[in-house]
Amino acid sequence: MATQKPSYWLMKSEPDAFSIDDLEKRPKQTEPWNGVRNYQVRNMFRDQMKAGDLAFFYHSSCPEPGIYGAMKIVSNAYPDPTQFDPKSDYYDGKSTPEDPRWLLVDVQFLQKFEQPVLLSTLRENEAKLEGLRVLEKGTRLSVTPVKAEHWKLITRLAGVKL
DNA sequence: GCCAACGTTGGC
DNA sequence: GCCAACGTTGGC
Repeated sequence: MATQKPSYWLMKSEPDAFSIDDLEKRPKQTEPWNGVRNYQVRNMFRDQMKAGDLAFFYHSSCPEPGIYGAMKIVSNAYPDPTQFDPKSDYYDGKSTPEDPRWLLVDVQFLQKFEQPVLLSTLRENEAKLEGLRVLEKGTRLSVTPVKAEHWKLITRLAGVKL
């Protein structure tokens, strides 16, 4: 069986709603990344993301947006249960268990960076980070792919090795 | 709070 | 299938 190389990702969350500190405190430090209601991200979950991949945890809509840590994808994509829960903010009455519209993956805390890599720092390095989706104008996707060389550079900026 | 950018919805 | 209107994202 061939060992598959991990892919790398960047996943955004508003820290007021769910932060890397929240993830660290979860049982088994694991959490279903629910609430994604965007077809492009749904398709990435379904077609590209695999258990064993690694992801940056990005805090958005906060005083200092940036990458605050790293996590591991610990499941393949499966239906997001919140879409079937009428009490959930993420309820989608047009989705059925027989034909679920929205997927999620489980993520596990790896580490919080002592030195977060802020958006401003990413911008300072944009020559080397050309093509990093989160730097591109108008990219609002909550999940974006990260190239291996960009992953490496960003972890170096954070002072860690992953 | 503003607003640019983008996604989704729905009338036609 | 077009496209205007509307909603959301997210930096500032």
